[in-house]
Amino acid sequence: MLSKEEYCDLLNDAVKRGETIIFTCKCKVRYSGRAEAHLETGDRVVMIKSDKALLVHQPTGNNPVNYMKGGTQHSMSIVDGNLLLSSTNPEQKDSMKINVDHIYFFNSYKLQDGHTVLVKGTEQDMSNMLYTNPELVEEGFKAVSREEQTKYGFIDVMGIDKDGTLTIVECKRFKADLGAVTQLRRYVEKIMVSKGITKVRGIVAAPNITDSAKNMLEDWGFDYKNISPPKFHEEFTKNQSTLDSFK
Amino acid sequence: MLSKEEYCDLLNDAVKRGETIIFTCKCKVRYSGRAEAHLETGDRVVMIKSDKALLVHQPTGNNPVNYMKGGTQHSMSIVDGNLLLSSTNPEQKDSMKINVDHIYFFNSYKLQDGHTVLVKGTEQDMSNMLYTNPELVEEGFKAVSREEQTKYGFIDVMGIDKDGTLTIVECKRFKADLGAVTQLRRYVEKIMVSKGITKVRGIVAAPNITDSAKNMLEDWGFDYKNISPPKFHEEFTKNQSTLDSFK
DNA sequence: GGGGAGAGATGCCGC
DNA sequence: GCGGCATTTCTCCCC
Repeated sequence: MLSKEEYCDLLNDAVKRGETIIFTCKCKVRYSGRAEAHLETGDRVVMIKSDKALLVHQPTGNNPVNYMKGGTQHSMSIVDGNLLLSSTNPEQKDSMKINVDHIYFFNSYKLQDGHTVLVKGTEQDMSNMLYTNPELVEEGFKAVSREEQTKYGFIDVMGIDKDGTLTIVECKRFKADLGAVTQLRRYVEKIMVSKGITKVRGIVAAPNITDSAKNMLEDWGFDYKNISPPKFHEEFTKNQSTLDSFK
Repeated sequence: MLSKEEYCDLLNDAVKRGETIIFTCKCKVRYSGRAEAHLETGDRVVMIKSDKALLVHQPTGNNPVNYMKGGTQHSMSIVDGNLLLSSTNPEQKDSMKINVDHIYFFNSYKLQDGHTVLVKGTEQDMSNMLYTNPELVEEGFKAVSREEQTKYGFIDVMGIDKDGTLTIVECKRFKADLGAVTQLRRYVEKIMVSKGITKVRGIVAAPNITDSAKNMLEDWGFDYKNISPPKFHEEFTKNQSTLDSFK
């Protein structure tokens, strides 16, 4: 059990050394910046990373309940006899104050990590798949470009259908919603104007679509094609099959 | 320094007791489910919360590099002489495996937190502000409804302008983009059809707007009104003024 | 549970 | 830096 002064030194020194700091505590949190946030007293996990990002986690939930971005300045001090972690980020124009009632445990360690995560099965993987295998979109479809950055937006796949009509494909990796349709509509409208043609087809490619999105698609004469991104639930399905075989 | 067997017992027992578990380690991570993710060996912070959510954090960055949602089953075991944390969530149809090379520190504690965070300055606060003070939108504007859930969408503020024209206001708390304009456009179109009227005004209210969104607004005959949500950077500005007065 | 939309969204990439 | 957009988005709210 350390004294409050010792906790101040521990934390401030660890921050200076660029260590990753973790402590669990009973605390109260206030945030002010892009909004105002108040969190009354309770048990939380507080983490200060080596890039000076600050995370406050409750005992449940995926996301931090409060946070500051990297590049924040942190200082722990004793105010009115209690521990106060004061954090400020001039760039973000925000600040946080954590009143700490009690620290359950405290640890800091210099962590080294040079790797970035590699994710497969993204929307980009999906548009690449359709570009490489245009027959998946529809028979006779020929892909012309993929992931094209135009000034009207970011077109996933563009190509020519079997009748020679310019066709824009908007991919969604899960469920297409109204936003997907308005996105497609924007591209089709802009391409018609910029190329001076009156007929451009639009296709939403996704494993699923909401009813209202389907309705809006039909209102606008667009098509829906049921296509899943690669690798979707692949491992789980494989393992389930394996497990099932033991039943 | 504990043995691998002891770490297995520590973790599995802590999971059973619903404690919040935190350890830092050198590890390799694989995730399979809504996508496939691979992360090569490095130092990370691993957290298992009392709701059985799993977070893997790198020493930098706001977000977890890998995660599983609450309700996941966790089990640490020794495979080929090495620690393996195996996590599966049947509902989400996903799984994660963390190969642990070395544990730097391990801690678990029963955390209690009954509070939820209170945030002020949201888009809803903004639409409430405009509803209560309709003159902020424009002189002579009368608000009729706010936060109205219609079958055509979720309209922030609806009212009548000084000429008696039905007017829809779409609020954005930061910067309005193309999506904000297409949203407004959808509401205006649907209201025109449902009410059988040809003139409905649309206004985007935000502290900022992108150039292309401004262009699209003008193309569609909509208006932009520069309004900030309440509490935006309020505390920081106040403190800056205080600090400035000492210069 | 599905659908729609906000979030203190974050993060990535391209211009 | 801005802009457009995906995200293993997450979360809330309403139907």
